[in-house]
Amino acid sequence: MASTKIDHDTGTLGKAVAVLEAIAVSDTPMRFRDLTNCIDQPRGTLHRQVSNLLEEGLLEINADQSYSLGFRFLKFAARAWSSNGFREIAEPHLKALHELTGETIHLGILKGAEVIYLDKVESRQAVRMHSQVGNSSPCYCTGVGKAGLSALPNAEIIARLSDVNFNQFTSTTLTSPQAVLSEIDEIRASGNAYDREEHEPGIHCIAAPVFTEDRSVVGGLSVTAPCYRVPVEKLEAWAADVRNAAKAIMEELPIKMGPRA
Amino acid sequence: MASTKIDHDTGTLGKAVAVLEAIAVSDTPMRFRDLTNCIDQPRGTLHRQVSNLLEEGLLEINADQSYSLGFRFLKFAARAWSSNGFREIAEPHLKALHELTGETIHLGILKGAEVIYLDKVESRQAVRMHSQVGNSSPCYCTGVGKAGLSALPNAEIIARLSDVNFNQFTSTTLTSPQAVLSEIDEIRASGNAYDREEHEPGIHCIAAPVFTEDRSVVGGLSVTAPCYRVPVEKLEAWAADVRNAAKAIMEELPIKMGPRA
DNA sequence: AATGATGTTCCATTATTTGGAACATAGTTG
DNA sequence: CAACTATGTTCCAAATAATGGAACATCATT
Repeated sequence: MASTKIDHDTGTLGKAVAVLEAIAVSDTPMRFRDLTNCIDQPRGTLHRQVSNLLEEGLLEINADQSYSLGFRFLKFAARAWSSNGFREIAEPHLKALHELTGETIHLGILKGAEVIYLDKVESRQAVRMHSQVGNSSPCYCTGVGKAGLSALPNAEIIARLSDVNFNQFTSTTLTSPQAVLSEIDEIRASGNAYDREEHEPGIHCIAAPVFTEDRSVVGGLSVTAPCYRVPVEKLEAWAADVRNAAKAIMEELPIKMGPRA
Repeated sequence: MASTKIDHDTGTLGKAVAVLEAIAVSDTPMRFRDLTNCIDQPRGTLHRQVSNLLEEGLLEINADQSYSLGFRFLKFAARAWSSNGFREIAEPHLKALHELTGETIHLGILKGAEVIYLDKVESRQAVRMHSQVGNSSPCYCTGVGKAGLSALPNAEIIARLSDVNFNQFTSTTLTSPQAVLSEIDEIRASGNAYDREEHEPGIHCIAAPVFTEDRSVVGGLSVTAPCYRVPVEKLEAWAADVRNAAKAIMEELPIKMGPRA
């Protein structure tokens, strides 16, 4: 329910996107009334904005008068998804790693100090593109994030972490740029980053960095598992496999990752 | 390359979406220059629109100065995809039907007189979510479309077809509401609709309707195949399987399809 | 150094968005 | 059933944001 109230001065567009965001993020069906509560605009105004979004096919109204993201997004989704060269190249390697480990595999890239998840391979999941995909997490408390950072020069890491509000999610969360930096050396030496229950209690992971030669795309992949079922030793046993998967992906990457490489 | 120039009078929003659409649809990387060619707005104006989209995270600019859909878009797209209850319920059944037939399976819903494709299961396709997904076709010349129509009362069918511009894609394309209606009876009787090379020469399909009890969501699924490889007799042999898949999906559908059923 | 192509900024004019209030439509309760 | 309340929809003068043309900047090429 925590809404990020940043004032992009993108005028009309920003407000339209805020509506979409509110509907996308909500776990419960949003009717018009619910929107008026969380959007803070006069009813008349909001109504027209929603109408426009409906007309453009970006929103849809359901039988129960709740809104959901429109079919127009499906089209865009299909395009964005299938034309993301990075994701596409990585996919078979993610699947292979999943076969090997039986655990959840994540692929993510760094945007500033955030990790954006591009793909996920999960066990019992017939459906691809799970909720996590497209979402973001801070880089300082995730395996993929720290792995990605390790591919950047220290100065760049400091720059990216300087404006970050460190949130102590668990007792092991790193809470300062210095703490992150000191781990980065180990990651560079070993080629693997760990998330030791730093984001969610009971969940840990092992990751490895994936990046283009020119560092225009920097990210990583990870094997994530619940601690109760998978001990650290088992994660460590997968270290080389994770690195190899990352290496295999990088060998297929073009130097410059264009939009549809 | 054919762009649909419909003038939704959604003001600013419509123009922004037009830019997104141009970038999403293009098969080649779009730089700023390319946008000015296909958008028909003064450079200054277009530049600001793009800037706003960039700031909102809906667009991204690549190292080679080309644009692609931004991570914010991935988020929305992923939500729209995974929260589409209809698609989600249908997916395993589509896969099963694909296993059985070895041919391409489509899932689509009717919006007015258009079929919007929600999902597709294809053979050699490691990647799901192909280009076709999210696109639309006329209902009068597709199996899914005619199947969907058959679930509606005749009056509704006539209403939906009344404003349609019938386009004779092939020699077998139905080109009038009457022609469609007269086929509808057969479809209702048999439970299957055929596309007999009515949209594309050399391609035919067999479909069955899928719909909610209250007809708030009406669509269908189909097995599509090239004529040279799959004769009509083979399609007919799958008739019961297609109907059964449709039936199985409908049994899982809630009466009212909420946004995240 | 000059040229042309592409990308960016600026600002008076123009057109769109805004917000409040009035209207409409359920749904609820005394 | 009538009065009431919550919700959804429409309207229009006032406020605001988008427009477009031209000037400026940047870059590659000759």
